[in-house]
Amino acid sequence: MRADARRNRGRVLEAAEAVFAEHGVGASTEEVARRAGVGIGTVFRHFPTKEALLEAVLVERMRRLADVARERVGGGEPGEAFFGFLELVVGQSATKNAFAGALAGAGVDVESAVAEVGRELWAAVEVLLARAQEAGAVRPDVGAGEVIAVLVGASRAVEYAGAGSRAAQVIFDGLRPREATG
Amino acid sequence: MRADARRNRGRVLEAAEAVFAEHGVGASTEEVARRAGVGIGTVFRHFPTKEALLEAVLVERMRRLADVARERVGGGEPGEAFFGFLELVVGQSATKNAFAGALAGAGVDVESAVAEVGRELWAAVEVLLARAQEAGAVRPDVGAGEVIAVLVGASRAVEYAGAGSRAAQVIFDGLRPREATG
DNA sequence: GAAGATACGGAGCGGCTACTCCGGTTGTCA
DNA sequence: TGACAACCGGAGTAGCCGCTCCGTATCTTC
Repeated sequence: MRADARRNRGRVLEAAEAVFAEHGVGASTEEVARRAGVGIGTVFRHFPTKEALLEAVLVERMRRLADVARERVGGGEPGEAFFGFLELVVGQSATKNAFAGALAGAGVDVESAVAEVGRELWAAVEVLLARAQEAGAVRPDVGAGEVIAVLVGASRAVEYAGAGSRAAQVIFDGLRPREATG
Repeated sequence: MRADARRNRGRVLEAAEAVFAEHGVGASTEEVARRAGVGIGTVFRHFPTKEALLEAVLVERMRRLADVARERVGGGEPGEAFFGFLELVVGQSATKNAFAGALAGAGVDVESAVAEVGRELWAAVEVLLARAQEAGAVRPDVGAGEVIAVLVGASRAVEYAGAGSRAAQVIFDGLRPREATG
């Protein structure tokens, strides 16, 4: 792969993330190309279809989230690491997290493309969760799947209510054991 | 307004709700017309633009939710009435509740059209909430705005995780006071 | 620095979709 | 039942968007 090709691929991905977050999934590929400073042909060479581009953006975001989760496993108090991760994901950009929902709403089948990185993210969350549960900071009757679903929901709630809302805090409180408080 | 006109308007609204829930907001107006059993011209006479149709569907759904909330104020134990309403909304059809999100994702400005019915729903939730809080079934430090945001988030979580998921239950637990359990 | 491979740009094509327009039909009222 | 207005149907239009194609430019290798 030539150097300029790799550079352009990155630029397109970055531009696509921004454009789709800003104007929705319906934004045209041409606008992505403009923002990236490349021609349309270049976009379609790297991502043979618009759907492939959307999937790539999603995969990229999930990979970054998985990285963040893994980083947080190492240090600090388990409960703080866990809830800190949740807050970070939601606070970073709720709009971006709603991306997968917009894809599904547009009739894009995402499952297959996201399967691998999805397992990565799942595993990372599972570790964070197990440690937090052992420390008694999270109720013991939830699994990684439920945590991720809660995360998706909290992102949507914040997107709806605005960044200043306490909705995410309330939602995360549902993950805490009954007697404890954060 | 002639009788057939009113009938067709209703059919179109019904068909639109079904089609958009099924195939996403990107579904064509022609398919809505087909499902409603009318011509495209009829659709566009009642709703001068596709955006107007989408808004009308959303308003209709919110009005029904407000009705359900008001019905529940009357009878039963306050906490049960409140959480029953939440579960009913989420259980009824998470996909439909994600509708507003899909609209926003498509770049549709919804606020103005929904303002009035939104206040209706807000007021109804406020009453349900206040009674539940007085009865000690809901933590006292949340308002109607946060409840609605939580509801939106829970709908999204269920849509993501599937109807069988316990995610909504976990999320709703965040609304409960610390010492109590449902 | 020359030659081959690789990548870029963007005009153009086909298809789809929101929306219009008007001849025909149906409901309504005296 | 007749006459008028309201309404319907759906072919047609304009415009947008995903995607292709190929001449040109850029990178790499020897």
